[in-house]
Amino acid sequence: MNEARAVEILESHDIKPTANRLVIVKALAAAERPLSLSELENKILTIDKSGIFRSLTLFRDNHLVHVIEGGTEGVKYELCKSRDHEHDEDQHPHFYCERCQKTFCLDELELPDIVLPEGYEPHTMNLIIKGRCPECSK
Amino acid sequence: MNEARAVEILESHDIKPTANRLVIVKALAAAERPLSLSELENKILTIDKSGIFRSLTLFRDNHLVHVIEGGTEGVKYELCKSRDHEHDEDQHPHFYCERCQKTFCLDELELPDIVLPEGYEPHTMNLIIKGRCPECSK
DNA sequence: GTTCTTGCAAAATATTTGCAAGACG
DNA sequence: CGTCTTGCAAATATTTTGCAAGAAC
Repeated sequence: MNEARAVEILESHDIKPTANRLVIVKALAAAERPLSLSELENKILTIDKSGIFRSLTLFRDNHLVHVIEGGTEGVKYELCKSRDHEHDEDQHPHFYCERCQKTFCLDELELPDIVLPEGYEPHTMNLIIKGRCPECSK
Repeated sequence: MNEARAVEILESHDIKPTANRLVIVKALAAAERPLSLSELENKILTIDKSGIFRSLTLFRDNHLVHVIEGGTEGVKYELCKSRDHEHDEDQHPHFYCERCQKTFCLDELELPDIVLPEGYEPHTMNLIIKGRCPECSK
């Protein structure tokens, strides 16, 4: 991504194109895959991690980047219901409520059948839908 | 969940049913939704978090619990490609490689259309498939 | 000069390990 | 006794904030 395009992208999201922000946008664009904060830290040695963090937060708030994770709190654990003790068979979608921050099991729903491109070997699938749970959307 | 059932579950997964582990299994069963380590810490005041953590790790290794999250490293950021600056429209599934620990965008794939039960208000969706990427499955 | 941005340090969280004491067989 | 389990403390890692100096306007 060239300078002009980076400036254009930032401005179209109402973000002032400072030098640091341009570097971060270009790094994200160059990666062509999602990067974590620490991956960006390693790629961009000239900017402090707090600066990268603040830029990413700003980008997220202005819908320039989106975030890939499950819920907002870290890992959650759930009892397996399947009889198969070698594989997780009982996987189902989960719903994370952005208000009460609880995760719900959508047991009754099936995971979709995704056909992957050549070469990918799937093992498990996590599908998390975020929004408001029935209690919090009242 | 009663004691006998908890013992049975643990033993069927080749886990010795110690007092602590029984408490943890029962807590997970009672919750009926996935819990994070800190949620379990708050629920189970009698067991140290490191003990809960070690039990959960053991449970996971023996396929008694499964884990809900995205990738293993925390949050990842990706540039939005959509023109809509209010919403994320360009969401697509992601593939997390358990070997090289990179996350890939499956741009070409569509997110499935999930019909939620009454009351849920969806906002965003994250679909993460884990396994081996083309490079690592060679 | 006023506001915005940045770097550094450090606080706040979250995850994981070392180790010695105790339980179990 | 020898192995497994546990609690406590602490090492790591990660995310987030306070603050003062500097840049931008």
